[in-house]
Amino acid sequence: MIDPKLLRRATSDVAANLSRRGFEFDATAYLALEERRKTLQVDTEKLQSERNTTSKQIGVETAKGGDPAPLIDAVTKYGERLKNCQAQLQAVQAELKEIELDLPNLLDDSVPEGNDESDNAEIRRWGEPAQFDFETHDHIELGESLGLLSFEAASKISGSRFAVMRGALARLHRALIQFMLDTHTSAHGYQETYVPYLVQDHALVGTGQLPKFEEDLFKTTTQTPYYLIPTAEVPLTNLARDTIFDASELPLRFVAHTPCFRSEAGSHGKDTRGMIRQHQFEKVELVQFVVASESARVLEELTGHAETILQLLELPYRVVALCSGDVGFAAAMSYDLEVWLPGQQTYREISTCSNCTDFQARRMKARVRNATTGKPELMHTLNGSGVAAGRALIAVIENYQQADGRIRIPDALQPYMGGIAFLEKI
RNA sequence: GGAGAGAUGGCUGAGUGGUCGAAAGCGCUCCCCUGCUAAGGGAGUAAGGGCUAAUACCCCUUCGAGGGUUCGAAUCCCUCUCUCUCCGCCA
Repeated sequence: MIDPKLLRRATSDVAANLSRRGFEFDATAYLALEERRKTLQVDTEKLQSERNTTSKQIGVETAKGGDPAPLIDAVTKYGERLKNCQAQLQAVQAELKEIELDLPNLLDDSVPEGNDESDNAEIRRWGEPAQFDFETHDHIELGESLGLLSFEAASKISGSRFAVMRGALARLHRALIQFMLDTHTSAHGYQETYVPYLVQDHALVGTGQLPKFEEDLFKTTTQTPYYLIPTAEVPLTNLARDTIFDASELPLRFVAHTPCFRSEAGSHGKDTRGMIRQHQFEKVELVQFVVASESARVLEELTGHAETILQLLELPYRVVALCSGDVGFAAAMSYDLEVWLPGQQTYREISTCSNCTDFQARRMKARVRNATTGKPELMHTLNGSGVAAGRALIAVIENYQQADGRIRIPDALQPYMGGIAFLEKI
């Protein structure tokens, strides 16, 4: 959520910022509503104040043994007016809240202008795409021909956008996750965390998936509905909900491996083949809670933590700054890590690292006590995939393929593979 | 699933209709005293919101959440949630 005070005071600036995303904010309508809110709130609070003082007088009068009847009459009279005012105020406030919850975060000034993916700005590259002296294949051909990967098997059970992995490939997938968790906990100072995969709506409102993006989520039909998490960012970031941290406790770093569930509504026809876009995938997620002044620096740091994984796996990648039209709802700025996929001869997203500034913190009341003033302030939250396990697996398969169709195990993963050096046909 | 107990400020814990946002203690901050330390004395110490140039006054809201009764609710009534104890079941 954007600071409502800022929204009132600098409405046109906010509208200008949001328009960079292609988001149209009706400032006039908002301000009209806001004007009504102000009048109603001032009136309501004035009436409440009068009621309170008169009620107190009634108490005093009664205690003295006097006759409180005239005072009771007086207070009863504006009881009706108060009720009326309160009801109107509540309605207007609800309307404002609804608007505010639908507004994306303000973009950082450094975010490059652009409409979509194609306008993202490349920041740096690491590694050289390998030159193969044989005809390369994509992960689907490689995995299926080894008998280790089957979309057909999955479709019998669950339909499209699911995969079944077997044997050493399933193990390699698990190895990737173990390796990532181990790296982030031991080298980067994150605390390993186990979190619920089913969450209630308020958690998703906190991180920004709701109310706007409900169609992207899977929801249970139980009496209290649960949503399947689309990313561990949701449970991890909500750890800060309704909390005031001591300044000395920050920064806090959490890492979790979870499955992620996405309905992929609206992406029909996109990446329909293979494991790139599934309803269910595994991801290792990084989340940090920091004081406001630190978040810009920490975004660089966190991005570096995700990069380390790709470097240790020796997978070529590039870092791009998302353009104004491509930055996610809750983020002020984001970097994407794009890994080289020989099968597609292109770089594909494998991680997004975002600085959400105080946007999520405001929604979930996540605060830090300022060490010098002693006052609670909103913290800044950051998150990034470190990295998506399914896509990392694709990258390993395609980048480590051999002329004979086998897959070499990256050095970094060998300790997790029980002495196997290659994925072979079964 | 059954039976019971509870939910109050950073913590412990009083408070069953009228200046209660809330006693007391602990903790914390500041000051005083004591040549250090210990002990002692005093003051302060919730969050959110509104108004505002203001992080100054003032005002509103909040005692698990949501409704209700009342001129007035931490206190009475209803619903829900969560926690704890015992029993049952169970990976």
